[in-house]
Amino acid sequence: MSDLTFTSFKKRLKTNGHFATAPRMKLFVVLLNHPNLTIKELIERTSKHDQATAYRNITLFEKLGIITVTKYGWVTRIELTDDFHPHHHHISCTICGTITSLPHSDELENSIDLITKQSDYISQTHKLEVRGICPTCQKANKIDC
Amino acid sequence: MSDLTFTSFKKRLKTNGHFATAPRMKLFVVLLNHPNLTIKELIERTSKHDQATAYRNITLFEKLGIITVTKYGWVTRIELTDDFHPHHHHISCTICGTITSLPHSDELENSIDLITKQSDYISQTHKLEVRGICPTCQKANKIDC
DNA sequence: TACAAATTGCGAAAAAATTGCAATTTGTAT
DNA sequence: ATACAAATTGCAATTTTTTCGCAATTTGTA
Repeated sequence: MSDLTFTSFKKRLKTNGHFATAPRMKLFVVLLNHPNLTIKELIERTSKHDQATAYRNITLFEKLGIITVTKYGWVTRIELTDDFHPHHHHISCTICGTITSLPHSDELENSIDLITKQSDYISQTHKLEVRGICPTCQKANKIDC
Repeated sequence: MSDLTFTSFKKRLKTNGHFATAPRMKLFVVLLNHPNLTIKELIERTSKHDQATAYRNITLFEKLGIITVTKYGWVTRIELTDDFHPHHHHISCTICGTITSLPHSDELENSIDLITKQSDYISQTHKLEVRGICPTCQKANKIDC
Protein backbone atom coordinates (compact mmCIF):
# COMPACT_ATOMS: atom_id res chain seq x y z
CA MET A 1 0.00 0.00 0.00
CA SER A 2 2.46 2.59 1.20
CA ASP A 3 4.57 4.35 -1.37
CA LEU A 4 7.69 3.49 0.57
CA THR A 5 7.07 -0.19 0.05
CA PHE A 6 7.20 0.21 -3.70
CA THR A 7 10.26 2.42 -3.57
CA SER A 8 12.01 -0.16 -1.44
CA PHE A 9 11.00 -2.90 -3.84
CA LYS A 10 12.20 -1.05 -6.93
CA LYS A 11 15.40 -0.16 -5.19
CA ARG A 12 16.12 -3.77 -4.43
CA LEU A 13 15.69 -4.66 -8.07
CA LYS A 14 17.83 -1.80 -9.35
CA THR A 15 20.71 -2.14 -6.92
CA ASN A 16 20.99 -5.72 -8.09
CA GLY A 17 20.99 -4.76 -11.74
CA HIS A 18 17.42 -5.67 -12.63
CA PHE A 19 14.65 -3.70 -14.30
CA ALA A 20 11.40 -2.69 -12.66
CA THR A 21 9.14 -4.09 -15.36
CA ALA A 22 5.38 -4.28 -15.54
CA PRO A 23 5.16 -8.05 -14.89
CA ARG A 24 7.38 -7.66 -11.83
CA MET A 25 5.32 -4.82 -10.44
CA LYS A 26 2.15 -6.82 -10.93
CA LEU A 27 3.64 -9.85 -9.22
CA PHE A 28 4.64 -7.71 -6.28
CA VAL A 29 1.27 -6.00 -6.01
CA VAL A 30 -0.56 -9.32 -5.99
CA LEU A 31 1.76 -10.56 -3.26
CA LEU A 32 1.14 -7.46 -1.17
CA ASN A 33 -2.59 -8.08 -1.33
CA HIS A 34 -2.25 -11.82 -0.79
CA PRO A 35 0.92 -12.42 1.21
CA ASN A 36 0.49 -16.19 1.17
CA LEU A 37 -0.68 -17.77 -2.07
CA THR A 38 -0.05 -21.15 -3.62
CA ILE A 39 2.24 -20.84 -6.60
CA LYS A 40 -0.64 -21.95 -8.80
CA GLU A 41 -2.93 -19.20 -7.55
CA LEU A 42 -0.15 -16.67 -7.91
CA ILE A 43 0.53 -17.54 -11.53
CA GLU A 44 -3.16 -17.49 -12.33
CA ARG A 45 -3.52 -14.02 -10.89
CA THR A 46 -0.49 -12.57 -12.63
CA SER A 47 0.28 -14.14 -15.99
CA LYS A 48 -2.25 -16.79 -16.78
CA HIS A 49 -0.92 -17.33 -20.31
CA ASP A 50 2.79 -17.06 -19.68
CA GLN A 51 4.01 -19.12 -16.77
CA ALA A 52 7.56 -18.70 -18.04
CA THR A 53 7.82 -15.08 -16.95
CA ALA A 54 6.11 -15.82 -13.66
CA TYR A 55 8.55 -18.61 -12.85
CA ARG A 56 11.53 -16.52 -13.89
CA ASN A 57 10.46 -13.67 -11.67
CA ILE A 58 9.55 -15.87 -8.74
CA THR A 59 13.05 -17.34 -8.93
CA LEU A 60 14.52 -13.85 -9.14
CA PHE A 61 12.45 -12.53 -6.22
CA GLU A 62 13.63 -15.42 -4.12
CA LYS A 63 17.27 -14.72 -4.90
CA LEU A 64 16.76 -11.07 -3.99
CA GLY A 65 15.10 -11.96 -0.68
CA ILE A 66 11.72 -10.55 -1.65
CA ILE A 67 9.82 -13.82 -1.25
CA THR A 68 10.25 -17.34 0.11
CA VAL A 69 9.13 -20.57 -1.54
CA THR A 70 7.75 -23.17 0.83
CA LYS A 71 6.06 -26.53 0.65
CA TYR A 72 3.20 -27.15 3.09
CA GLY A 73 2.61 -30.85 2.74
CA TRP A 74 2.43 -31.27 -1.02
CA VAL A 75 1.50 -27.69 -1.92
CA THR A 76 4.03 -25.00 -2.84
CA ARG A 77 3.37 -21.54 -1.45
CA ILE A 78 4.92 -18.12 -2.07
CA GLU A 79 5.24 -15.57 0.70
CA LEU A 80 6.71 -12.12 1.03
CA THR A 81 9.72 -12.00 3.33
CA ASP A 82 9.83 -9.97 6.53
CA ASP A 83 11.23 -7.04 4.55
CA PHE A 84 7.85 -6.56 2.88
CA HIS A 85 5.40 -8.12 5.30
CA PRO A 86 5.39 -8.10 9.13
CA HIS A 87 7.33 -11.02 10.53
CA HIS A 88 5.13 -13.87 11.72
CA HIS A 89 4.76 -17.63 11.70
CA HIS A 90 2.06 -20.08 10.65
CA ILE A 91 0.21 -23.11 11.80
CA SER A 92 -1.35 -25.25 9.08
CA CYS A 93 -3.82 -28.10 9.05
CA THR A 94 -2.51 -31.50 7.99
CA ILE A 95 -5.99 -32.51 6.91
CA CYS A 96 -7.49 -29.61 4.98
CA GLY A 97 -4.41 -27.42 4.43
CA THR A 98 -5.81 -24.27 5.99
CA ILE A 99 -3.13 -21.82 7.09
CA THR A 100 -3.44 -19.51 10.12
CA SER A 101 -1.06 -16.90 11.53
CA LEU A 102 0.41 -17.35 15.00
CA PRO A 103 0.62 -14.41 17.43
CA HIS A 104 3.95 -12.65 17.83
CA SER A 105 6.23 -13.74 20.65
CA ASP A 106 9.41 -11.92 21.63
CA GLU A 107 10.44 -14.86 23.69
CA LEU A 108 10.27 -17.13 20.67
CA GLU A 109 12.17 -14.71 18.48
CA ASN A 110 14.89 -14.34 21.08
CA SER A 111 15.28 -18.10 21.40
CA ILE A 112 15.67 -18.37 17.66
CA ASP A 113 18.26 -15.59 17.55
CA LEU A 114 20.19 -17.27 20.31
CA ILE A 115 20.33 -20.69 18.73
CA THR A 116 21.15 -19.22 15.34
CA LYS A 117 24.12 -17.31 16.70
CA GLN A 118 25.61 -20.59 17.84
CA SER A 119 26.03 -21.67 14.23
CA ASP A 120 28.70 -20.32 11.92
CA TYR A 121 26.15 -19.16 9.37
CA ILE A 122 25.16 -15.55 8.76
CA SER A 123 21.43 -15.69 9.38
CA GLN A 124 19.14 -14.02 6.87
CA THR A 125 15.63 -15.19 7.65
CA HIS A 126 13.84 -17.89 9.57
CA LYS A 127 10.45 -19.47 9.61
CA LEU A 128 8.60 -21.64 12.07
CA GLU A 129 6.03 -24.02 10.66
CA VAL A 130 3.64 -25.73 13.02
CA ARG A 131 1.46 -28.51 11.64
CA GLY A 132 -1.67 -29.69 13.36
CA ILE A 133 -5.41 -30.15 13.12
CA CYS A 134 -7.58 -27.07 12.74
CA PRO A 135 -10.76 -26.54 14.79
CA THR A 136 -13.01 -27.30 11.83
CA CYS A 137 -11.38 -30.65 11.13
CA GLN A 138 -11.38 -31.46 14.85
CA LYS A 139 -15.14 -31.07 14.89
CA ALA A 140 -15.61 -32.89 11.61
CA ASN A 141 -13.67 -35.73 13.23
CA LYS A 142 -12.19 -36.56 9.87
CA ILE A 143 -9.96 -39.59 9.53
CA ASP A 144 -7.31 -39.76 6.86
CA CYS A 145 -7.24 -42.94 4.79
CA MET B 1 19.33 -49.39 13.43
CA SER B 2 17.64 -50.60 16.59
CA ASP B 3 15.13 -53.37 16.27
CA LEU B 4 12.57 -51.29 18.15
CA THR B 5 12.63 -48.68 15.44
CA PHE B 6 11.50 -51.20 12.84
CA THR B 7 8.86 -52.65 15.12
CA SER B 8 7.48 -49.20 15.74
CA PHE B 9 7.49 -48.47 12.02
CA LYS B 10 5.71 -51.69 11.10
CA LYS B 11 3.22 -51.12 13.87
CA ARG B 12 2.36 -47.71 12.53
CA LEU B 13 1.66 -49.18 9.13
CA LYS B 14 -0.41 -52.05 10.45
CA THR B 15 -2.51 -50.12 12.92
CA ASN B 16 -3.51 -47.90 10.02
CA GLY B 17 -4.41 -50.84 7.81
CA HIS B 18 -1.35 -50.90 5.57
CA PHE B 19 1.04 -53.70 4.67
CA ALA B 20 4.71 -53.80 5.57
CA THR B 21 5.96 -54.44 2.04
CA ALA B 22 9.49 -54.69 0.71
CA PRO B 23 9.47 -51.29 -1.06
CA ARG B 24 8.24 -49.63 2.13
CA MET B 25 10.90 -51.26 4.26
CA LYS B 26 13.56 -50.19 1.81
CA LEU B 27 12.29 -46.63 1.76
CA PHE B 28 12.37 -46.54 5.54
CA VAL B 29 15.86 -48.03 5.78
CA VAL B 30 17.26 -45.50 3.33
CA LEU B 31 15.66 -42.70 5.34
CA LEU B 32 17.15 -44.02 8.58
CA ASN B 33 20.59 -43.91 7.02
CA HIS B 34 20.02 -40.56 5.35
CA PRO B 35 17.48 -38.66 7.42
CA ASN B 36 17.45 -35.69 5.08
CA LEU B 37 17.53 -36.42 1.33
CA THR B 38 16.15 -34.57 -1.65
CA ILE B 39 13.18 -36.38 -3.07
CA LYS B 40 15.21 -37.03 -6.21
CA GLU B 41 18.02 -38.70 -4.30
CA LEU B 42 15.53 -40.70 -2.29
CA ILE B 43 13.78 -42.07 -5.38
CA GLU B 44 17.11 -42.87 -7.00
CA ARG B 45 18.23 -44.86 -3.99
CA THR B 46 14.99 -46.79 -3.58
CA SER B 47 13.16 -47.46 -6.85
CA LYS B 48 15.08 -45.98 -9.72
CA HIS B 49 12.78 -47.54 -12.31
CA ASP B 50 9.44 -47.09 -10.60
CA GLN B 51 8.88 -43.61 -9.26
CA ALA B 52 5.18 -44.35 -8.99
CA THR B 53 5.60 -46.64 -5.99
CA ALA B 54 8.07 -44.26 -4.40
CA TYR B 55 5.66 -41.34 -4.71
CA ARG B 56 2.76 -43.38 -3.42
CA ASN B 57 4.71 -44.46 -0.37
CA ILE B 58 6.13 -41.04 0.28
CA THR B 59 2.58 -39.69 0.28
CA LEU B 60 1.49 -42.49 2.58
CA PHE B 61 4.41 -42.00 4.98
CA GLU B 62 3.55 -38.34 5.22
CA LYS B 63 -0.06 -39.08 6.06
CA LEU B 64 1.06 -41.51 8.74
CA GLY B 65 3.45 -38.99 10.26
CA ILE B 66 6.57 -40.96 9.39
CA ILE B 67 8.14 -38.25 7.24
CA THR B 68 7.73 -34.60 6.33
CA VAL B 69 8.00 -33.07 2.87
CA THR B 70 9.68 -29.68 2.76
CA LYS B 71 10.94 -27.24 0.19
CA TYR B 72 14.24 -25.54 0.91
CA GLY B 73 14.39 -22.82 -1.68
CA TRP B 74 13.53 -24.67 -4.87
CA VAL B 75 14.47 -28.18 -3.72
CA THR B 76 12.06 -30.67 -2.16
CA ARG B 77 13.43 -32.69 0.75
CA ILE B 78 12.13 -35.67 2.71
CA GLU B 79 12.88 -36.07 6.41
CA LEU B 80 11.91 -38.53 9.09
CA THR B 81 9.68 -37.02 11.76
CA ASP B 82 10.66 -36.76 15.40
CA ASP B 83 9.11 -40.16 16.01
CA PHE B 84 11.93 -41.79 14.08
CA HIS B 85 14.76 -39.29 14.31
CA PRO B 86 15.75 -37.06 17.25
CA HIS B 87 13.91 -33.74 17.11
CA HIS B 88 16.07 -30.94 15.73
CA HIS B 89 16.02 -27.95 13.42
CA HIS B 90 18.09 -26.86 10.43
CA ILE B 91 19.89 -23.90 9.02
CA SER B 92 20.43 -23.94 5.26
CA CYS B 93 22.52 -21.90 2.89
CA THR B 94 20.66 -19.65 0.46
CA ILE B 95 23.59 -19.79 -1.95
CA CYS B 96 24.75 -23.39 -2.13
CA GLY B 97 21.88 -25.20 -0.41
CA THR B 98 23.95 -26.95 2.25
CA ILE B 99 21.92 -28.02 5.28
CA THR B 100 23.28 -28.13 8.85
CA SER B 101 21.62 -29.17 12.11
CA LEU B 102 21.11 -26.64 14.89
CA PRO B 103 21.84 -27.57 18.53
CA HIS B 104 18.92 -28.45 20.78
CA SER B 105 17.42 -25.71 22.93
CA ASP B 106 14.82 -26.33 25.61
CA GLU B 107 14.11 -22.63 25.72
CA LEU B 108 13.24 -22.63 22.05
CA GLU B 109 11.04 -25.70 22.33
CA ASN B 110 9.18 -24.20 25.26
CA SER B 111 8.55 -20.96 23.40
CA ILE B 112 7.14 -22.90 20.48
CA ASP B 113 4.88 -24.96 22.73
CA LEU B 114 3.63 -21.82 24.40
CA ILE B 115 2.76 -19.98 21.21
CA THR B 116 1.17 -23.08 19.72
CA LYS B 117 -1.13 -23.54 22.70
CA GLN B 118 -2.53 -20.08 22.05
CA SER B 119 -4.02 -21.30 18.79
CA ASP B 120 -7.08 -23.50 18.55
CA TYR B 121 -5.25 -26.17 16.59
CA ILE B 122 -4.13 -29.52 17.96
CA SER B 123 -0.40 -29.38 17.32
CA GLN B 124 1.24 -32.42 15.74
CA THR B 125 4.72 -31.34 14.69
CA HIS B 126 6.72 -28.21 14.10
CA LYS B 127 9.83 -27.21 12.28
CA LEU B 128 12.07 -24.19 12.38
CA GLU B 129 13.93 -23.33 9.21
CA VAL B 130 16.70 -20.79 9.34
CA ARG B 131 18.15 -19.56 6.06
CA GLY B 132 21.52 -17.88 5.83
CA ILE B 133 24.99 -18.02 4.34
CA CYS B 134 27.23 -20.93 5.26
CA PRO B 135 30.89 -20.44 6.26
CA THR B 136 32.16 -21.76 2.92
CA CYS B 137 30.09 -19.33 0.89
CA GLN B 138 31.04 -16.49 3.24
CA LYS B 139 34.69 -17.12 2.44
CA ALA B 140 34.05 -17.63 -1.25
CA ASN B 141 32.37 -14.24 -1.18
CA LYS B 142 30.01 -15.44 -3.84
CA ILE B 143 27.54 -13.05 -5.39
CA ASP B 144 24.25 -14.23 -6.78
CA CYS B 145 23.43 -13.05 -10.28
C1' DT C 1 -2.86 -73.46 2.04
C1' DA C 2 -6.29 -70.51 0.09
C1' DC C 3 -8.58 -66.27 -0.41
C1' DA C 4 -9.65 -61.27 -0.38
C1' DA C 5 -7.61 -56.99 -0.18
C1' DA C 6 -3.65 -54.17 -0.76
C1' DT C 7 0.25 -53.11 -3.32
C1' DT C 8 3.53 -53.20 -6.94
C1' DG C 9 5.54 -52.32 -11.51
C1' DC C 10 4.95 -50.81 -15.86
C1' DG C 11 3.61 -47.57 -19.46
C1' DA C 12 1.02 -43.69 -20.38
C1' DA C 13 -0.82 -39.19 -19.08
C1' DA C 14 -1.15 -34.95 -16.63
C1' DA C 15 0.95 -31.21 -14.24
C1' DA C 16 4.82 -28.30 -13.07
C1' DA C 17 8.95 -26.03 -14.28
C1' DT C 18 12.55 -24.76 -17.73
C1' DT C 19 14.51 -23.35 -22.17
C1' DG C 20 15.43 -20.96 -26.81
C1' DC C 21 14.64 -17.19 -29.36
C1' DA C 22 12.61 -13.23 -31.88
C1' DA C 23 10.12 -9.15 -30.53
C1' DT C 24 9.62 -5.70 -27.08
C1' DT C 25 10.73 -2.89 -23.16
C1' DT C 26 13.92 -0.60 -20.03
C1' DG C 27 17.65 2.33 -18.27
C1' DT C 28 21.29 5.34 -19.59
C1' DA C 29 23.77 8.48 -22.19
C1' DT C 30 23.55 11.54 -25.32
C1' DA D 1 13.46 13.92 -26.55
C1' DT D 2 16.15 10.10 -29.15
C1' DA D 3 19.00 6.25 -29.83
C1' DC D 4 21.30 2.36 -28.34
C1' DA D 5 22.76 -1.77 -25.69
C1' DA D 6 21.23 -4.83 -22.42
C1' DA D 7 17.54 -6.97 -20.04
C1' DT D 8 13.15 -8.93 -20.27
C1' DT D 9 8.95 -10.64 -22.15
C1' DG D 10 5.80 -13.80 -24.52
C1' DC D 11 5.25 -17.73 -27.04
C1' DA D 12 5.94 -22.52 -28.30
C1' DA D 13 8.37 -26.44 -27.41
C1' DT D 14 10.91 -29.38 -23.96
C1' DT D 15 12.14 -31.35 -19.94
C1' DT D 16 11.18 -32.76 -15.37
C1' DT D 17 8.12 -34.08 -11.78
C1' DT D 18 4.05 -36.24 -10.22
C1' DT D 19 -0.13 -38.92 -10.90
C1' DC D 20 -3.10 -42.57 -12.92
C1' DG D 21 -4.94 -47.11 -14.79
C1' DC D 22 -4.59 -51.76 -14.61
C1' DA D 23 -2.91 -56.56 -14.78
C1' DA D 24 0.25 -59.27 -12.06
C1' DT D 25 2.06 -60.04 -7.59
C1' DT D 26 2.41 -59.89 -2.65
C1' DT D 27 0.52 -59.62 2.00
C1' DG D 28 -2.23 -60.65 6.14
C1' DT D 29 -5.74 -63.59 7.98
C1' DA D 30 -8.23 -67.64 8.66
